[in-house]
Parts: sequence; C-alpha cells; structure tokens
Amino acid sequence: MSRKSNTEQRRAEIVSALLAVMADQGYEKATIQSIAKQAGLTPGLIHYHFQSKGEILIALVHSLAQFSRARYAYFASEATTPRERLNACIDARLAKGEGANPDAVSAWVVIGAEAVRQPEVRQAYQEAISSELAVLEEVITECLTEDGKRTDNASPLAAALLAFMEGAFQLASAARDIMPQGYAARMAIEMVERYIDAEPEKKRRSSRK
Amino acid sequence: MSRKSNTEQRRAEIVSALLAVMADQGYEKATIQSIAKQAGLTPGLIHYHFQSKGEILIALVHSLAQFSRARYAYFASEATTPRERLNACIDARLAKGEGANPDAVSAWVVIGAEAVRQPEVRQAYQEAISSELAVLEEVITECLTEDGKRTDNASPLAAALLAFMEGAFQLASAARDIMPQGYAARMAIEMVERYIDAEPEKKRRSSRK
Amino acid sequence: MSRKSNTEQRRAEIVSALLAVMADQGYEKATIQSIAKQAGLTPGLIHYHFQSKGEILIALVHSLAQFSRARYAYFASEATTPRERLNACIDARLAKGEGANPDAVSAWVVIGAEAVRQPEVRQAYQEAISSELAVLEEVITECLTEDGKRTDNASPLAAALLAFMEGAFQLASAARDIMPQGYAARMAIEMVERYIDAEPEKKRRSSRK
Amino acid sequence: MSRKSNTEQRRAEIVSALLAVMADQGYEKATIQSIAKQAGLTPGLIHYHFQSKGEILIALVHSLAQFSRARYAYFASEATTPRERLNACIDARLAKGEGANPDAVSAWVVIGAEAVRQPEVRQAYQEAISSELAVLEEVITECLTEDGKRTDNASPLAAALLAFMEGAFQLASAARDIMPQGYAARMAIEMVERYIDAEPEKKRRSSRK
DNA sequence: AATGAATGAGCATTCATTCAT
DNA sequence: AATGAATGAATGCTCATTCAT
Repeated sequence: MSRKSNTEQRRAEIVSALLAVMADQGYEKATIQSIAKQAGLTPGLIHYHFQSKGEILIALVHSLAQFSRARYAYFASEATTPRERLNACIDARLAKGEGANPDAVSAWVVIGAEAVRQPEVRQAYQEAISSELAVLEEVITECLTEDGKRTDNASPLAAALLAFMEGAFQLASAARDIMPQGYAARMAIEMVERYIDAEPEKKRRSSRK
Repeated sequence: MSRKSNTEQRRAEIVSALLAVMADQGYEKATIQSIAKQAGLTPGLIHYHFQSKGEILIALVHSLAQFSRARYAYFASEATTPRERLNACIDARLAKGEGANPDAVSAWVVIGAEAVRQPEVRQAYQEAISSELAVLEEVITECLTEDGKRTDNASPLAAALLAFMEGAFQLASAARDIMPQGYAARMAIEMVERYIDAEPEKKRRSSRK
Repeated sequence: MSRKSNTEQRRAEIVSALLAVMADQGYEKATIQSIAKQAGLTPGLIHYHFQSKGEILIALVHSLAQFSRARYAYFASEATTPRERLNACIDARLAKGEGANPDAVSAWVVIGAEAVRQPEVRQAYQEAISSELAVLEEVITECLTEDGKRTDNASPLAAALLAFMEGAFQLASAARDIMPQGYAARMAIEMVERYIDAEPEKKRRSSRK
Repeated sequence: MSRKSNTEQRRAEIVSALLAVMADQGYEKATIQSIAKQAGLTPGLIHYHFQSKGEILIALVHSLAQFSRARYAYFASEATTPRERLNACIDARLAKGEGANPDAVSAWVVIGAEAVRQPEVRQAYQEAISSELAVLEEVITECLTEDGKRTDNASPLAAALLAFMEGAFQLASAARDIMPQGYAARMAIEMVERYIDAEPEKKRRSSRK
C-alpha cells in the first residue's frame, strides 16, 4: 500500500512534451525549460526523471517506433489477405493527409537528422528502421508469394517502399504546400502493386515436361 | 586605390565549410567557430561576409540546389531519349553509393529538418524542391508521351519519385548499414518504368474512321 | 516542497548593482559581467532574474523615480505651508551637495541620455518626468494661490524648475569642479520665489461694489 | 601647386557624421561603420584621419562649443544694451523650439553623459561649460551693473541659467512631448529678469548726504 | 588618400545540469 | 517527488583597430 511511483507516467508526459516542442522547434531549440513548460512541470523535475536531454530523445525514438507498430497492428487487425496487410502497412503511415499526426511526423524527420550525427540516436533510429523493414519485407514477400512471383526483390522493394515513406514524411513536414494533394498513399500502393505485377513468375521446382 | 573584393570566393569557402561541418555535426553544432576553423578563417571574418549564421545556411541551400541542377545537366548531356533523361535524373542523385557526395547528402537531410522549423530555410528548400519536381515531371511526361500513355499521373509520379529520393538520402545518411546494397537507383528506375508501363493508353482524339 | 522565491530581493540587488556600475561606467560599459561582480552574483543568474539588460535598466528608472517620490515625501512630512513644501521639493533633489546620492544623480544623467535613443527607456523616463512635473506644478500652484497670484504660469514655471534641476544634476555629475559651490538649491528657491513675487495679482471675480 | 590636403574637410565631415549618428544612436552604438556610412566614406579612412573613435568625440565637443559661441556672436551682433545681449545669450541656445538644431542638442546631451565617465571628454566638456559660464556671467554682470545692482550673485546666477539651459536640452531631447510648448526661452528670460529686479541695490561707495 | 578584408577581444544571452530546500 | 535558484561553459555576433594593396 505504499504510494505508487508516478515515474512511468511522468516519463511519458515528458517524452510527449518533447515530441510537441521538437515538432516545431527542432531538437536543439527544444530546451529543458520549454519541455518542462509544455509538460506543465519544472526543469528540475525533468532531470529527476531523465539523466540527460539525450535520454529523453532516445525514449522518444522508441516511443514513436512503438506507436508505429501499434498503428499498423490496428490497421492490420481486420486484414485477412496479404494485399490488405500491404494496404494496412501503407495506410498506417501515409493515409489521412500523409500521416495522421503531423507533430509525430515532423518529430520523426528531426530525429532522422539527429541520427546523422548522434550515434546513440542513430542506433535507436536504426532499430526502428530495421523493424519497419522487417514488417514490410514480410508483407511484400507474402504478396509476391501469393501471386506466384519470385521473392528475390522483396528486400529491395521493402527498402524502396520505406525510403518512399520516409521521404513523404520529410516533404509533408517541410514542403506540404507544393506537393500534389494526397499523392503519397495512392502512389505507394500503386507503385508497389505494379512492381509486383511486373515481377517474373517463380521458377517451378519441378520443371518436368 | 581600391582593393579587389574577394567576397564571392570567401563566401563560397564559408558555404563549403558549413557543408562539411554540418554533415557530421548538424546545424546547431556547426558553430561559427567550427565553420571558421574548417575554412581556415577567423570567426570575425565569417560575419564580415555573412550577416548571420542563418544566411550561410540559406546560401548553402541555394548552392546545393544549384549543384544538383548542374549534376543533372552533366548526366543528361549525352542523353538523347526520354528514358535516358529519366535515367540521368535518377543517376544524378542516387547512383554510386546513393549519391556521389555523402557530405552533401547528409547536409541535405539536415537542411530538410531545419526547413521544418525555420521559415526562411523552408522557403529556400521549397524552391529547390519545386525546381526538382518540375524537372522530374517534365521528364516523366516525356516518357509517358513517348509510350503513348496518358499523362494525368505525371505530377504525382514525379512527387513520388522525389519522395523516394529524399527518403533514400535520409536512409543513406542515418541507416546506410542496414539498407540493402545499391537498392536505390535500381529500384527507382524499375518502379517508375513499371508504373509507366502499366499506365493506360492515351485516349485517341479520333480513333476510328 | 517548493522553495521560497527570492526573486524580488535578487532583482533589487541587481538593480542596485546596475546603479553603482552605471554611475561611473555609463550604460554600455556596465556589462552583465560587471553588474554581476558588483552584486556578487554570476552572469547567468542575472539573466535568470531579468530577461535582458534593458529590462534591468527599466527597473532602475522606476526604482529611481520611486526613490525620488519617497525622498520628497520624507522631506515634506514636516512641511505645513506651501512654501515649506516648495522648499521640500527642491531640497529633496538638490540639497546637500546637489543631491544626496551622487551615484543616483550620475545614473539619472546617463538614463537621460539613453532615453534619447531607447524608446522603452524614454517611456519610463517620461513617466518619471511627468510625475515630477505634476508634483511641482501642484506645489507651485499652491504657492501662487496662497499669495493671491494668478496661476497661469504654474505649468511653465514647474517645467522651468524641473529643467533647472535636471541641468543641475548634469553639471553636478560632469562639471562639479567648475560650478559655484552650493548654487543649486539656493538659486532654485530664490528664482522661483522672485518669479512668484513678481507675478500679477489674481483677477478678482467681483472687484467693486 | 601641390595637391591640397583635404584632411581638414574630411575631419569636419567625419565629426559631422558622428553628430548625426550619435543624435539617434548614442555614442556606443555610433560605430565606425555607421559613421563612415553616414559620411559616405569607408571605415578604414576614418582611422586615417582620426587615431581613435574617442578622438572624433573630442573633436565634436570642441566643434559644438565653437558652434555655440558662433551662434551667440551672431545673435549678439546687433545687440547694443546688456539686456539685448542677455536675450541673445538665451535665444542663441533656446529659441526656436528649444534649440535650432535638434541633432546638436541630442548629441550634446549624449556628450554630457559620456563626460560623466570619460576623463578626456569631461575635460573638453568642462572647457565648453567654463566658456559658457564666463559669457553668461559677463553678460549678467553687465545687466546688474546697468541696473545699479550688487553683482555678488552674478556667478551663481550664471550657473543657474546654464543649469536651466542644459536641463532644457535634456528634456527637449528625451521628453519633448510632455513639456509645455515654448516654455524654455520665455521662462529663462523672465526668471533672470525677475531675479535681477529683486536684487538689492549696489552699496554706494560715497554714501554722503 | 583610400579601400575593404582581416583580426581578436568582448558582449549579451542561452541552456543543460546541479543542488539546497 | 518536486521546486526553482544557481552555475559555467558555450554561442552568435559586434566592433575598434590594423594593414596589405
């Protein structure tokens, strides 16, 4: 019956505050002060729950990766065919105005840039990317297999689809106004489908005549 | 009498130094000190040639955009068919290890993140993106026309190709190790070609008679 | 739990330190470093309690204006006649070596010069001047009324007396050595008195009958 | 027939430029750059003609003192009586909107504040003040003598008049809007005249009867 | 005489982090 | 758990002055 620690909730609040602040200020300009203000906390308390600012950022990367997986799971929950799961993959990330949560998208773009220079961020970022790649490759492989196609290109195709989505996030955050409306989800689906359609048939094991 | 101005050269040196420093430190960590050191100049001199750090960044955005156009022009100089020009477009950006100049690619990723929050950077970034989009759309339209296809989707296809390339830059900078080798240029070409191949024929104005 | 705020005291200390430093260094040379040193604080702490150096200056203007009012109130506390109050007005500002606190006088002169170019300082300065003018005009009007004189010139006379005092501050700060000893308070009193004495009688409402 | 040195003219131009810039920027903000720009010269040339920025300021003090004397001489040129000369003294400084040249007045106020802390400026300032005092004392003595008054108070009266004028400059520069219109010249004259009128008669050397 | 690039010291300000309460 | 004052290093930027041309 001891008083419950509220550490987990506080940490979540702080991570969420970083997301919000970072989305329109970037990482360096997201000061502990501004994060604290956003979270309705005091600067000292931030460092009570996190050792450093960098640690909050790492937590945010994991949080966003987790969120992305959850969102896919939700979208895929009613999918029964490989194609439906592929659609779920893409819609989970790109549907509804190129990403349902603009703040999360912008923050992800900022994280991508931080990953360029901060090894620890890069590692967390790469874990997230790996996870996404694995999901995409699996779904794409299923689609290819279902159509009786070769699966040699599943991996590069997954990579290409992921690159497309990352780029769409970037452009949605920094150049939304000049991009065609709603191109992202539609083109992602169509490009992958047409790519798969044009793939050669899988070689039969028994080529007897 | 009057001394010859070396401002243009100095500015180019400084912009180049920012590119180098920013590629592995990000924008905020690219201090005037570090830029000066990289360029072999003194901090005071940086501000003699540029009013602010932000102004150097804007100059870098323009410089990279200019460089991209020049690189495409070079690649396209021997292209005679629409398909060759499309290849030139993609190779100019993605060939040879996902972009010939890793520093420029990383810097571009960082610029993309800065464009999220700095209006002036965003404007310069959008100008560059617009220019790229225009080139891609033109080349894609040529390809479609040559094949007798409808051109309705030229714009979203250009947008999709650009998103792909931006995302490939991002992943090349922050997750090179976990991406399939050489997927980018090859997949870009193939996806666009297969998309075009699957496009419906252009409606004939007068089909019978 | 929560710590007690010492902000008000710290702010007062900082303002007081600015007064001291500014009195012999001017405003621009009163660096945050020197203010901090004078106050026995660190530069960072200065900016914890004040947003900017300019904000300290504004606080100082208000502080000096407040001090002037308090000093007059103290001098006037024993005054019962209009003349005594007039004397209190003048002595509060000019008695004892042209102002009891040389630092405050010098700082006020420096503030006057800053008010020429800094709009925010000018506003605070003008508020202080307005307040002084109002007090002087009221006291002078009382003196005139008591003597049965016209009060038309109360306002310009108050302005003249204030100009005299401001000028006396200036000269006491920058040319004390070459000014006659103790001229200021004595001459201020005498000039105002002789001016009032020479004013025409108030017009009687109904003079005859 | 050697080429004439244009040093004197250049120096005058530079001093004049400092006056203009200082009038609305103060002394510290009047950078060599801004002075050069105002004068249509280059920064390097400023230091060819003056050893330091401080030297320009000293030259300006002398220039303004000289100007004041010249202006008085001009106003007094047609004065034949002591009273007319007194009027000339006052009008030369305060007539026409409290000083004919607002820039010069503001610059003088700024100089007064600099004199508080810079010994060299203080010396030049005190020379100018001494000179003014001497002129005023002489004219006032003449007026007193003409009226057969004692001249004991000529010195403090001159000091008081000077203080008034300095204060009027200060208030004209920083608080013009809240001061009564045209009070300065009129009140200066009236106060001095009434003061003189109320002075006691000079003691007769031969008091015989 | 004149130019304008170059220097270097100094400034206000920011901010992650620490710590007494 | 929580507060908010305090620190100190770092940053962008300014500017008088110097100097090669």
